[in-house]
Amino acid sequence: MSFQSEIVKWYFVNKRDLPWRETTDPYVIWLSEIILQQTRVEQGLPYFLKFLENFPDVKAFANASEERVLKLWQGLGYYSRGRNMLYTAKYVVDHFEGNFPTAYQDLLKLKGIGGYTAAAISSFSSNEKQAVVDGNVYRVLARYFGIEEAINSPKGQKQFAQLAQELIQDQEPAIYNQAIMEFGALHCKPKSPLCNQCPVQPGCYAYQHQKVEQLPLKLKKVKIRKRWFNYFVGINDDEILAKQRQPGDVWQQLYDFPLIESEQEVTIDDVALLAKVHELFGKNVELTVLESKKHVLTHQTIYVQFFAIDNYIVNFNQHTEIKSVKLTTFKQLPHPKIIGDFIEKHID
DNA sequence: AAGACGGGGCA
DNA sequence: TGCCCAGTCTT
Repeated sequence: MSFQSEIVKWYFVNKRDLPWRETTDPYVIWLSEIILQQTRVEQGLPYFLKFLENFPDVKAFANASEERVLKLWQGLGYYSRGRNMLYTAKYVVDHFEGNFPTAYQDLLKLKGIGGYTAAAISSFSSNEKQAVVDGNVYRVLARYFGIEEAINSPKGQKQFAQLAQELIQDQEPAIYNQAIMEFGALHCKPKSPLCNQCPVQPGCYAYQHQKVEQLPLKLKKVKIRKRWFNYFVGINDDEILAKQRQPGDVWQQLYDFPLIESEQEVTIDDVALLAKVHELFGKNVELTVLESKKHVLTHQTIYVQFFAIDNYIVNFNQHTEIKSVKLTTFKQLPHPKIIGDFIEKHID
């Protein structure tokens, strides 16, 4: 039996029941695929259900505010996915009369949809013969076929894409695509793959050559930047100082607090810090340390300190990025995870 | 071609 | 810790 047949056979026995597998609605599939980009099924599932409930169709999505979308997205990360979805929902309403496209070439033009997602939506919704190549597929193919080209080099990506497309030729696209991804996720896992009970073990290059742990090959990891964020929490009556994060940095468009970033860890009596604090909040401001935390992201580690401030004055004309908003309003805004956690813990 | 972009789970 | 996750966009 062929590699593909074995994978499909395995799939029918072992597949999970996942809600987006019950539909061919391209809008619903789009929702699931964007949410699942770089995201585990277990992490994305509750968000998928929440989004579908709030936005049952693409028109409902298109009518949402960016703030509402980002609030629903809060905690999931890679927030540009949410912003791009809103843009694309509007685009589909305006240019496709609200009918979400199913053709690979049409999908590829939409913001937030790349090769993987276009292949996924087109194959799942209309059975178009486009092979998905995600992290799971890279791993399965690299191991089984013994491909030593790096999965993140242009050359490697081309090679994997071509092989994947050859393999899907005589298959049912929707089922085969689901099958190979599911096989990678549950069986041919990154760590501790289940080789001893693998249906394609006899033909597996990596297994036969003891290279399971080495494949797939991935080039260089990026250096992780260290940053120090000093946040100032100012509450006066029922209002709080809020700041919206700007483009060009992490968490853009989300709301946090007035922030002084430093080049290293600072204490409450640091002269340089105090100078900036006085400039922002006036000479009479009083500081109290509330909490310190380490926030680890893929590309940077952020050491976060929260200070409470009292007796402060803010020149809102000079610092236009800072606003004073009602506490109830503030809580409804979208926040980075670490800010959302802080609010839940410290602000009633 | 390389970096940026979140957050969580696992060994 | 380091690596990976149903990747895409920007520089």
